[in-house]
Amino acid sequence: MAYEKKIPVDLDCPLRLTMSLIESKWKSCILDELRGGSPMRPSEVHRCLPEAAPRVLDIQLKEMVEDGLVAKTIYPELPPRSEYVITELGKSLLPIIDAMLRWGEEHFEIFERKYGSK
Amino acid sequence: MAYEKKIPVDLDCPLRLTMSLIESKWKSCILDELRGGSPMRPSEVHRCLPEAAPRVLDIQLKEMVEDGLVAKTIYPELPPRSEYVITELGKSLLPIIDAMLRWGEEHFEIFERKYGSK
DNA sequence: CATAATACCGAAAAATTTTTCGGTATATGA
DNA sequence: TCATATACCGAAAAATTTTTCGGTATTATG
Repeated sequence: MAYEKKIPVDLDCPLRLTMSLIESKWKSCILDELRGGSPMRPSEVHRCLPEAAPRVLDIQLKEMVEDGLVAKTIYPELPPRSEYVITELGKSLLPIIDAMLRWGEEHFEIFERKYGSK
Repeated sequence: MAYEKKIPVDLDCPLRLTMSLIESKWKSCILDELRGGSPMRPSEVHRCLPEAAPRVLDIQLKEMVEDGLVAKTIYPELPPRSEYVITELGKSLLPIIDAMLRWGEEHFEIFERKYGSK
């Protein structure tokens, strides 16, 4: 059998449920990349998030498909081609992603000063 | 020297900055507990989140103090007493916590059906 | 006097996530 | 032919987080 997510979504409390869907390192960024609604090929996602190891993006995209946040289409072509699109469920998370993005922008300097290297 | 956070806050992108402040397992729940604004003693926090190992709550509270989301007061008494209060910066994250809480409530059934045991 | 409660910390174990590496297969372009 | 690009996967290593365990010290309670 294929790759298996170790810890499934957290059903103990609504807050942790939401967190568990997006808390891994790159999922929120992936949602942000897919926000526009146009499909992206995996290689595009990799290029947009070059700091992430490609393997993690694969795994996280797969989990997001399983969770229903993203839909995947595989085209039976060679060389292989596939595409990911954000689903309605995924889109419903975008206000949260937006709020986090804005919060980060608004409070960046505080943490720059505090933790910034230079 | 005391406990040191391994990975500090993520300054690479605003979205990851925000995430890095709240993504560890219990931080969002701690913020939710402190939302009211009244101070809580560590033992109270432990009692409110009994699923979390007390040690993690200590560590995460400490990090949240360092990050400025929570303020700590130590009373030089015996037996020891200390209190945590949410700061203005911490409060500014509450709309995000709220949004996640609401999203979790609204979409709970989907994931119950999908991943629920019974 | 023994026990529990208070707050906290270090060290180590366990669990989980992330990264790296190598491999599958086919097509295109130099 | 050789390198590159495509998409994907498994296994193992590395990094990180979470948990468990034991210990400090003092007061109050039975």
